[in-house]
Amino acid sequence: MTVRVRFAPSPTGRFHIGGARTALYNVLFARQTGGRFILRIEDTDTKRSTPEALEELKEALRWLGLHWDEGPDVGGPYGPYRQSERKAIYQRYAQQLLEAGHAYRCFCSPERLARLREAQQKAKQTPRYDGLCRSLTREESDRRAATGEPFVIRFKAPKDGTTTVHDYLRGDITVENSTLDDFVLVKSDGMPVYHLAAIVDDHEMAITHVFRGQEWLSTFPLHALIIRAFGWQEPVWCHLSVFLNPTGKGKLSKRHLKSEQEVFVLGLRDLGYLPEAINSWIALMGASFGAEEELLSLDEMAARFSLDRLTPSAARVNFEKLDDFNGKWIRRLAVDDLCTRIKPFFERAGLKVDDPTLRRITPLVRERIVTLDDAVEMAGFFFRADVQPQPADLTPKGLTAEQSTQALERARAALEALPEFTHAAMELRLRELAAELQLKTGQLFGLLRAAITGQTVSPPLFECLEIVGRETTLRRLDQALQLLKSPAGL
RNA sequence: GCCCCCAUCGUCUAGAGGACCAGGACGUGGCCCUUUCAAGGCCAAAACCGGGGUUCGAAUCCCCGUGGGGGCACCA
Repeated sequence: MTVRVRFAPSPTGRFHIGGARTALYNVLFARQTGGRFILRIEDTDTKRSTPEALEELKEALRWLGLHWDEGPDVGGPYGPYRQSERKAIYQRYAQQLLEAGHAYRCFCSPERLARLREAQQKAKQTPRYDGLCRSLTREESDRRAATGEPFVIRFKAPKDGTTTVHDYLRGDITVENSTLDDFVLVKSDGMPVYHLAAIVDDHEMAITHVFRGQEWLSTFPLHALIIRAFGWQEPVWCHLSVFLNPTGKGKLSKRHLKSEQEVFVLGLRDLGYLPEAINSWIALMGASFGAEEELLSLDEMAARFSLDRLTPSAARVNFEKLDDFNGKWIRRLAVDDLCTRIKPFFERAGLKVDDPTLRRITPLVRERIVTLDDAVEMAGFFFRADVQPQPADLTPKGLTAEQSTQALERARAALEALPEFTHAAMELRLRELAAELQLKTGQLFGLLRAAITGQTVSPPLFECLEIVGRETTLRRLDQALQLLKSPAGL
């Protein structure tokens, strides 16, 4: 039997890393087993589902390289893959449950239900449907439905005994049936609720393994009961642990983060993170791959993925590790590849990028950036006409303004006179100059760095100068000297 | 409040009764390298939640406690 797995998100908000990890594990398992990965859109909540969310979801999945074999846009033999287009299918199955006595119509108004819930909470009881309509006769139920009275369809959960379900990661889980509720299966607008839709679709789409979040653990027995009521075979269930906030307090939410973009896949992309880094990072929170190396490609992870290496406990997200992974992935990138990835960040910052220069600076920044975005701060000066050094950086500690001026003037002359404007030649000459001026190399070079890059931190100075070119270098030195002469005026 | 799940360094994890005075990674500290910042190399500190069992032997199995998490909608 070929493996068929599915990722079934609800397009109700921005796509976050928790969802990405669930999708990733599905993909890895499918790839490893030669199975199929299905994307199914759970948009039965017409109030909350939005087209924008769906687009973001698909874009994020594609960006991560998590391509689906069946689903929206690509189709497949079990479509449609959007639940909103499958209403008739669910109604047919709901009818089947109704006729078999596994479900019943409930005519209780939302108001009555709200009052009921309130009273139960006040009495410190678990809010649950009290079963009023459960005892309605078939005739009365049919009659009231025929008059057009609105109703929902509820599952008739067993009252006595226990129900045992099996989760691959946790083993058997047994609950007292007395704690079960008569869940709504079909809403009064005829739309199914997750509990019905997901179970029907997993069956209809021949899903063999379900990887889903542990938030479904509490309704897991109900899902198994529905499957059993139909007499279907159960898939293998893996309830994945949740992501917790870095503080460990509660489920991951944007509120506890430096930037709320950090929870969203596309947010991370815009922050300058690589899909490779995100994949290898989220994969490791909730599973292990038994490899010496932690930075694994999708293919490597697929080869090593195992249900037995999934962890059932919740994981706090660790953004420091993401940074580490991202830096390491960046350093693995070929120069050309990195160029194309960095370029948009320069452009987004309003800089005009010329490709030959970009090609030359990329190896320099590659060693020292954590996110792609860092390249702008590190190397933006290459693409600006002029720079604005801080006056304080031109008169560093231990040097008077006169000394700084003298040093820059001598350096300028030396650079102008250099036969070859190469970094090797510059370094040789300027080291001599530092000795002549009785300055530490750090002092002289720091001064030049400030004057020419406008920064105190930059890629190696002489490589920078070589790329900036003699003309611009001399001009910026002149501007720095100007600044030294009249710091107040500027 | 009720139900369910989970529990190894600060964090993610390895560990499936003896191979563990518990291994790796991130982070932290130190050293080296060094024109800045990084990168890189080396080193260090750092954990089996508590209590009972079972067993010759438990991080590993069982029970209780504690802690953490998830859920309790005509949302998914």
